[in-house]
Amino acid sequence: MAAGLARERILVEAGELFLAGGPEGVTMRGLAARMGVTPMALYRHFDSRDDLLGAIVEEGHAVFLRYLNRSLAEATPAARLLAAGRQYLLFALEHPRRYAVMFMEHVPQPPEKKGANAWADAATFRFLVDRIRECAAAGVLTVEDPEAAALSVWAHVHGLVSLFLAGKLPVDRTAFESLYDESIQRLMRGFGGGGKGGSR
Amino acid sequence: MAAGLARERILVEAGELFLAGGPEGVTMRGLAARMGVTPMALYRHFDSRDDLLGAIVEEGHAVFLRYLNRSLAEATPAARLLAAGRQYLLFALEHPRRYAVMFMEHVPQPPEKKGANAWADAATFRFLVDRIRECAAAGVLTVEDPEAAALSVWAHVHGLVSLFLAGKLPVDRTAFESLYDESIQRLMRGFGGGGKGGSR
DNA sequence: GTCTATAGGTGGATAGAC
DNA sequence: GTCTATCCACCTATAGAC
Repeated sequence: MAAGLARERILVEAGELFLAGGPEGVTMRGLAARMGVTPMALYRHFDSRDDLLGAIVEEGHAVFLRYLNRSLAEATPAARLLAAGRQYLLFALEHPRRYAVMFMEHVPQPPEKKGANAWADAATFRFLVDRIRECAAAGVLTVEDPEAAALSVWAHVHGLVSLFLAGKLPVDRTAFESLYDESIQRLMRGFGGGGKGGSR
Repeated sequence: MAAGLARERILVEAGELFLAGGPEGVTMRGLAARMGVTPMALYRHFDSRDDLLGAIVEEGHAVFLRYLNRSLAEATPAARLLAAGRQYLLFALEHPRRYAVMFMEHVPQPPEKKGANAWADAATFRFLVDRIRECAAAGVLTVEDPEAAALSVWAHVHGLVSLFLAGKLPVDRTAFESLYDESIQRLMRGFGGGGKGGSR
């Protein structure tokens, strides 16, 4: 907290390494060389490599939430929910590494963080629940349990995105995008939401 | 191919290491120590560590298909589709490591394998398409494009399973199982399949 | 088919001087 | 806040004898 400046600079450079090579791509040696310092200098700002990696992931959550928040600009509850889905996809496609560490990797729940991080950062899950509640209140969707519904939606969206990011779907990005929209509409139909969808 | 016996033994032991520690858990040194030989001995049977790991994954596909095939014992198309979903879950829960390497990790398509492995082992995807086609033919589901529908179903199921395996869902196994069933039924409703489901 | 010896590489991290 | 000097653990793989 004292010397915030240097720490930020390290985080920026480390973020670029992470972008290019994922967690494995971030090594104290490589990072130090890139910044023109010795590896040990980094330990003044981060206790360990895991500490550094943790900071990068935290940043990821913040970025993600920023994407989701954009959807609030829409006028109606239904439009906001749909927009949230698009923002979700956009984040995943523009930050695949971040997405992978945030949602596709097993992290054995470090007992330090007060358990608040369950539901993969409750804030993002809450966001989705709120969107669905909004739609239910407006009568656009028929939902008895918003949390259960949100989980279905999240899983669906995550399933599509993660399979695509893992290279399991032999389609290109644009093909995937339309496929993503269609699949979501099909799911919405299950909630009584007529898939009259939006423009893209 | 010549000395199949020793190769199998290695594969068994390596499989156990893999089970316990994932891909990272399989090291030539560790494996050799476990088997009471020197690391170099292993190179008689596998060209490299990647070769060994590849063999383990191949085995995984075979095991997975065996699970899916069990669902064919059911009497009706609808029951077979539902059973396939349960077998999918069962495989994932009983072989989480295998599931992870097969579906949750990015493999940069080695151009050697003739491209036949796209769609994450076409065989398993085909299986799902067939189940859905069957249901459509029987009038249980209303599906225009079986492949697109299969993709939706796969993504949904994979999304749930992978989030659970990654520890992102703060529920225990039994809670997850019922949640899994419910979520699938909700999706099926989108296909016109009344979620009158099955027993568990 | 298995061994010894060994080369060569990656990485994280501590101690203590400047 | 950064350095040098190390240490350590871990790993894959080659060469050539038995």
